[in-house]
Amino acid sequence: MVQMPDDYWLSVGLDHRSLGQTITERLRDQILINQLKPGERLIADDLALTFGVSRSMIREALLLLATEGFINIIPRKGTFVTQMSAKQANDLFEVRLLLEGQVASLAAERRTDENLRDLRETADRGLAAALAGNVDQLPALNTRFHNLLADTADNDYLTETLSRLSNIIQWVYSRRIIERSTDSWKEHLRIVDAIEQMDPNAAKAAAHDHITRAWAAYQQPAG
Amino acid sequence: MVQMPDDYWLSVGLDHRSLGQTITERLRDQILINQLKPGERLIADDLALTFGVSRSMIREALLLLATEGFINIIPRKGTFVTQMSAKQANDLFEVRLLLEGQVASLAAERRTDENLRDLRETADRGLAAALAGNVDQLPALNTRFHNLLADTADNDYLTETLSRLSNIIQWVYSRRIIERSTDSWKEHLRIVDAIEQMDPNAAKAAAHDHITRAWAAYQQPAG
DNA sequence: TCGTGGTTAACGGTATACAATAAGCAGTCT
DNA sequence: AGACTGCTTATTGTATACCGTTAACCACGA
Repeated sequence: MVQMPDDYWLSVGLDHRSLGQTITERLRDQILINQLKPGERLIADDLALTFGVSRSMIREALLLLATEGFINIIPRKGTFVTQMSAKQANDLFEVRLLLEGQVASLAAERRTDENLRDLRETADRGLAAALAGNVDQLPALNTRFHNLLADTADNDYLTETLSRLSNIIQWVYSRRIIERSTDSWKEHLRIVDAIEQMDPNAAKAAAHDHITRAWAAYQQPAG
Repeated sequence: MVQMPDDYWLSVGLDHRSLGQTITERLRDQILINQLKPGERLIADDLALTFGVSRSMIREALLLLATEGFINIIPRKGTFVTQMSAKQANDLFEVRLLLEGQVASLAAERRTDENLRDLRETADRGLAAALAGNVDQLPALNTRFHNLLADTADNDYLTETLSRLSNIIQWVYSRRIIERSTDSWKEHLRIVDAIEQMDPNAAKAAAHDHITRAWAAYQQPAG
């Protein structure tokens, strides 16, 4: 426990990438694309083998994914991919509504002209891609849009909290995102409109509308 | 990757306690009571020695505490106790306002008579303890009150999200909690009143009022 | 059908080793 | 003195081997 000068650690860290981080992402991707299915048991030794890393790194990744809610670690029993109940999905929806509404509201209060320009540009490109059927570009644009929104709202904890949840949200909602992409991007643009006017309540309402529609689509029987 | 029967893991897990979990708590406590100070560097080997466990468990605990925001792990440089800036404290306040407001609001909508009884009893005991100067009982009562609120709100993700933040919140606000404990518990009781009436807006307003006052006290120059 | 007990696979945790690297230090040059 | 250079050391990141414990599986007998 060495005491360092106060601003010691503020010096910019070099961009090292931790292996555990990488494994976490790869594992999460496998869950997102449904290669690892809900309820499936994960065996650390096997994963270590298939990823070609040591069990320590797998344990690290599993720990992190558990904090994100993707898996359940039941001590002495095993590790399992989370199966979300209907109630949990609904809980998640409520929280998303709350957080994204607040992000939109704060963004409307605090946006700069540059924020606005970036947001509109991204939303425009999203809508164009949706209309052109370039579905492979949509996830990246969507992520970018939400990151821009978070930047604009300018609240570290809110951003952190939402981004922690957003992976899970993506997981739950993914199966119906594509088919309503055009509508979805039009809704994004309405959020941008409200942000342009710097009208927090309108921005929040637009965000709520967007999420509620996504939720309604999710709840429809799969087709 | 063995496939188990669908409801395999639903069978109730025995209550094993993981060591990593325990270490996490002990370490977090040390941060909470300011034994490990903001900016201080944490050295894995030393911690392993002082806690009498292996470095693996320390790494596990550090990882978890990093996701909770108590420490910063800078790869290849070291691990440091978080120093919160004024802006970050303010961000945290905004998020707390949002989440606790929603919890209070949902609790008002969904409470049962039993919920209400437990809440009121706990708040009454909190106020009594505050008036009697039994400050050592207050933290436990406070935790209990907020857990009851979360149960009443009945949203797993909201609860999870808030509880993840609540440790940090406690850390930031702790230095001024005691001196306003009587006022604080009176404010709790106003939340309970609104929940009794099943009035979500009043509950949210009462929660906002409570948090805003705590925030104002926090911001006063330390005395 | 129901225990009952042994076997085994996996987990929880420890100890240890080693390469990579950031930080500190000493000396060197200017 | 100050700036550069290279060596040394402490600490981290990662791998590996090992062992006690336990949950799940299996076989057997009542």
